[in-house]
Amino acid sequence: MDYKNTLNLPVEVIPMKANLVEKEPKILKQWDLSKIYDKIRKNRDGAPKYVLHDGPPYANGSIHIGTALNKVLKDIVVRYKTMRGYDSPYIPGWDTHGLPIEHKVALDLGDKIKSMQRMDIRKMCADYAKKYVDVQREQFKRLGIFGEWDKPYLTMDKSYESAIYEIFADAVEKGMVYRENKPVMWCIVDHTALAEAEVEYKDETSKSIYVKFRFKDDPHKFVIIWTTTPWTLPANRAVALNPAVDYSWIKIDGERWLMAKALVSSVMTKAGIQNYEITGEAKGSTFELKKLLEPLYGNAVPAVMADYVETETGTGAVHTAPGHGEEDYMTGKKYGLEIFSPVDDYGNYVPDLPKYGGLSIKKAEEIIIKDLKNAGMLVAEENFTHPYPHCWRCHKPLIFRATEQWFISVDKNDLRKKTLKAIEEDVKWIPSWGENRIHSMIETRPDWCISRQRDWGMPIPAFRCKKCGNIIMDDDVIRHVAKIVEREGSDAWYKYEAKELLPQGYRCPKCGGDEFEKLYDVMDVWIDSGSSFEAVLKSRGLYPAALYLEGTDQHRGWFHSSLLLGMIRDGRPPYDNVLTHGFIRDENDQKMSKSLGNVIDPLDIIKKFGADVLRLWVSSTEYKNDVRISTGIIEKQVDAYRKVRNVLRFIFGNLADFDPQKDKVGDLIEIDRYALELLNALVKNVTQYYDDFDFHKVYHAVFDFITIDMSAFYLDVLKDRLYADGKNSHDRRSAQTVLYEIGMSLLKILAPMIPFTTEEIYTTIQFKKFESIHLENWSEVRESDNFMLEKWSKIRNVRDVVLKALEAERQNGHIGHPLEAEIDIKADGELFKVLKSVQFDLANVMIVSSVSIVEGEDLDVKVKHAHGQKCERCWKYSETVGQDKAYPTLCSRCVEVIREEDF
RNA sequence: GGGCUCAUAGCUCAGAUGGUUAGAGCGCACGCCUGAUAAGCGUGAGGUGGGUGGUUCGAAUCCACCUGAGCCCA
Repeated sequence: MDYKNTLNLPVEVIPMKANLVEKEPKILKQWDLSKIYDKIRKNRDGAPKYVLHDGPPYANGSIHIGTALNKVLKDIVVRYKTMRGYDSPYIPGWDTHGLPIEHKVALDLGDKIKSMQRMDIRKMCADYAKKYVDVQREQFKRLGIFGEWDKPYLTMDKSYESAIYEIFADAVEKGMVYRENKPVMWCIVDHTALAEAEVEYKDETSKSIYVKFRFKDDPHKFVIIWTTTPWTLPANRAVALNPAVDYSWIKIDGERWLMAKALVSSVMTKAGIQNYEITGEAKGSTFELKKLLEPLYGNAVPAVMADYVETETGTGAVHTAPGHGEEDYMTGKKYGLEIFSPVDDYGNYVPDLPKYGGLSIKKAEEIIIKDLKNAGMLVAEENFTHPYPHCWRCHKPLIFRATEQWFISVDKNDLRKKTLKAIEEDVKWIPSWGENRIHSMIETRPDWCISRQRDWGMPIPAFRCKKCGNIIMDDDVIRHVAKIVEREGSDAWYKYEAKELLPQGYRCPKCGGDEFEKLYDVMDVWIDSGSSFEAVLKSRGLYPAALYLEGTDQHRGWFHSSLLLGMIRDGRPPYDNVLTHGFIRDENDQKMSKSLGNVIDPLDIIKKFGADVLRLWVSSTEYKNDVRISTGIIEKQVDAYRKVRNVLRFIFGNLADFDPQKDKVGDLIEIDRYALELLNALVKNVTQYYDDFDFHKVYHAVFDFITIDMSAFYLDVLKDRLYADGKNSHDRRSAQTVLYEIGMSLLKILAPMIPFTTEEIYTTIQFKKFESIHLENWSEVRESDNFMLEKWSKIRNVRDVVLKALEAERQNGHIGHPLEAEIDIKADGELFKVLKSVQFDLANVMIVSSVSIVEGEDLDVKVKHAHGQKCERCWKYSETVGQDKAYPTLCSRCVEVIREEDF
């Protein structure tokens, strides 16, 4: 007779094969139809808030694996906090202005762009941004990210743009915005400024020259300087020496020359001088502020100190033109030098420049070198090849040229000092070294250059008086413009005349003039995104944010700009906690790049394995450092996913007939109580891990629980009771009572990580409380019963010994299935007592047919083939098999179940 | 070149305050089961803890240097 159909075998509640690729979109559709996100929000209405403020990704191209990592981490946080009872809204946003979009549009347009109106270019940029907002939105939703996808924030929204102006007006009112010359990269062919992203570096051969600068107080002493841009000599304002480098005095004829000790012989060779004598030595620092005479005009310029001066090439003394180089500019600022840049948009010297006025810089260069030679000031001349910036559009070399730029002062009103204090005292940085990192950045950063000579961005709302040339940067005017922008968007700046943008009857405060023109710089996009606390959080009552969560590059980026603007606007950071994640590398720790061919596309993973697998990978990584990904690593997660799915499938498959309301029992079997203790400990640990954002610890704790405690131990032990005991028997219901708790808790713990699979399973549960796992509340944690945990830990140690003994017999061919065995355990006093106390269940715990325990000295396990006969129904060996005449092939337990038809 | 960071078995990760033969899971090998079955169970083999030097009775854990990798700058 076949007793299989008298057993309570697990029911297939979900299929073993996940098929996430097809299932996830269906779940998404269901969430959409049932408006699940709205329900979650409503559910937490009035609860304490936990605000994770989304940093806007750039609306350009598809998402990549880094964006996916970031969004999944955010989603895990928000889902967890929600389950913990917080009102935790997620408002995704996009950064929509800026160069990369404008760049792309420009590339598409080609030469046509030159004949286009600003408004039209901006329209194309906006369309481009919108397109990718839509693309990315769908991709993020596919990842399972819950949020207000229907009303995200865009930095080009009118309301957002007006918030930017509100903050900016504040900065202006507080006197923190100023205008000054600063060198930018400039293309003299396209006569436009370029940003770093528009620059391509390639080798360029320049003339490099060695020139004498006389010491003002001694006509016989000279510094020998070196430069690779002779044409910038008319703008010379200093000579830079390295304060730490040793310089040598060289005697040549009647003169004394100064140059870096390490470079003397190379310079002398280039100058073709054999007869010289080293007469002295001095540190660079001793020359600070010594006056020198530059050789073209005879102006006195100071010797200044700069760490970047090196002794690999040149002379260790560098011609410094603050209007024509980034480093020179920094040095110039430090020493209060004039930022002089006498070159026009087309690369010609301005007409009133003595000697070289009106000449192109190229032509002037030849003449300058000739002049130096004639004056006996040229020591040497050579060609010098080095990587040099070129225009991305016309591929011609760029020049550095100072133009008027807008800045926010970092030191005005003690902004820097206050910000550093806030970094130390008001924000928790996770990991803690983040504090150090942003601290040193704020400590050393120069003033914030906020203007860009572009079209796609927030116009800097500045006017020029046509009568006196006065530049108007006035907070009341900006607030007036902000109102217009709130209504019509920043296009208004391009659409209206200056007069229409200014308050009625506005007059130049300097000359009283009433004719103005607009200026056309736009703002650095970091102002845009940095203003999000104002534009997004305050308007929705979500300010300040509990958490900002971005990649570690944002210490220089969004964390940084938000912080400075927050300090200016409110005197406090817009966030309480800043959590950072690392970057993604391949399995060899190399960064991802097209050229290495190691790029992993999150969309490919989703297409092949499903979003939950990708999310499981995210959960498994120690993301506070850099993380690794490869096809192999993802495939490991597929295995892990299968294990998790199977265990849940088994648990719920055994609960198909269980109604917690009716079938729950109170007096649980001891091992069941122990299993509850294990669960309680798990929930306790996992809660702490989630609170600490240690998701990988959650992952490992859950995975270990599932594999070690459940699959290999508890569930295996339970099979006999679940399958063979009476369906409604106390013992079986005891097991189910516990399985129900475990199953529900596991679903909750895993829901933030694998929202699709947990939902799939949850919705199959007959007696669920809510329509979705994502409406559930976090499991309660009790005080641990450590005595119980320790006691069973001892029992499981014995079990390990038993398993080894069984394996030995299996190898010998004496047994196959462990139920073919019976065992004798010898244990010492304390352990003996422990085993004795669970003797009734010990054979089940060991999964053998019977166990005998004797007291003795050392722990010892003997394995014998089981006595009695194999019960045809439960496969255990028992002496009771054959005792019942009606059911001669069954053991007594099974006879009883069959008699009572409790199956 | 500067600031910050990382480096433990094939993979993902544990390893307070330095202290017995460095742990787990996965993967792998071998075996069992065939009533979780493209599942389940068991046993086992895997680590000169990136390298070198130092502090210490004792270091994966502290210090210095080096190598490799990453982010941000210059």
